[in-house]
Amino acid sequence: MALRHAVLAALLDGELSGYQLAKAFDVGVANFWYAQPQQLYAELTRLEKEGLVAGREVVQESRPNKRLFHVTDPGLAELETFTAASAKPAVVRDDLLVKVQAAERVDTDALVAQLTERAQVARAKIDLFGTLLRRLRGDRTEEDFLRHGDRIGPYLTCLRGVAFEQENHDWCVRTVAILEERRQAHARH
Amino acid sequence: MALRHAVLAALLDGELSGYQLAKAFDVGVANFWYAQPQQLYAELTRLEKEGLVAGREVVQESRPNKRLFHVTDPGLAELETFTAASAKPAVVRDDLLVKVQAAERVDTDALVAQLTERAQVARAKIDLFGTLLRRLRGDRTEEDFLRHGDRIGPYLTCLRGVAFEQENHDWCVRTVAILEERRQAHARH
DNA sequence: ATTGAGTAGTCATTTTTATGACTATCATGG
DNA sequence: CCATGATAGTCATAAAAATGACTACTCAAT
Repeated sequence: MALRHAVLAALLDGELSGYQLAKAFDVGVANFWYAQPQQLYAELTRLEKEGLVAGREVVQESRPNKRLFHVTDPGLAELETFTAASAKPAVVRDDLLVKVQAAERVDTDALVAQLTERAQVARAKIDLFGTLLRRLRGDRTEEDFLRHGDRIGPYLTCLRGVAFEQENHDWCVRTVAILEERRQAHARH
Repeated sequence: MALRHAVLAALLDGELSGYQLAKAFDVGVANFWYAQPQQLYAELTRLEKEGLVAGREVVQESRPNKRLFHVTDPGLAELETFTAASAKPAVVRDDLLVKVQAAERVDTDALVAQLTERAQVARAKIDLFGTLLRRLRGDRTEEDFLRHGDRIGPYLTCLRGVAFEQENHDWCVRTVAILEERRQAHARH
């Protein structure tokens, strides 16, 4: 039951509708939590029922009405309790790594293709997070922002996102190089 | 349904009992997949029923008998199919990052404590993986092993584990430093 | 005039994962 | 002699997450 805390944390930076929240989970939040829109809508409903978030209807011209949610005081208290509890180690689950574990017992072409694709995705994410970081810190330097800015949480998680994707990218590229080299060495026999 | 593939990939390096598999999922495999022993036993049962793995009873003196499992040809084919299918992006889910996202709206002490603990865990894992890597490559250099070794899959995933934990560690340490500095700056007012 | 994309959201069901509670045996330390 | 921890598992159930199939409205392009 930690999706709820991810939602609460995401809502700290301003009111969001379920739809906007889903967008957020597609970009920045995806750094540390992944969820489908349906899950988010369901979770928002539960959170509202428990009084941890509150929503207000916003009537819109020219597009469907929406409900904007914000975290309530009990919601903040819940986040506080959650933070105080010890974090269970992060679960890592990556199909691609499973495939690499089986490297050379399975088709190398498919593996190389997927590693290449993953490297590209990582690169795209690095760019995306870079843009996000610039937007978050405005015209300040990173150092200045981290010292005196007021909402550094999202910036910090985004920094980790960049580092993670950079590492991911480099590893994919290196792994492809190794597999290709071995393939060529093998072909010479 | 990818736990099954993680199990198959883990069994490529030799016969394992459910118990040994659980141990493997606690160390090396934990790099890219996490599962409870109970899940593994259940999955092995299913895999055996479908003929993707086969087990043989090993009668032991002085301790309970065990069943050693190995991947069958249909199992290898299944892994092949799995590898050919495009990998869905890895799901990331980390409680600690959720907490950092909420940084400064929640108790900083608790956050710093958990980041510090996480950094220590990361350091321990780096050491563990280092040992594992040395064991895998034997007396060869890394370069030599990656070029000519025969089972490089586990080595490659382990390399990523090291890089990941290193990045994790560094980020935790930096984040702690930033939070501490801000706290001191705040205290001076 | 219709199709496709974007906004905004709901419902029901299945699949996967996680948890708690168990059964055994053997070896070791105190 | 008893407790603890390692080995080697099983069963049932609860919780979480993923999936598929929907409803509506608007705008822009074909």
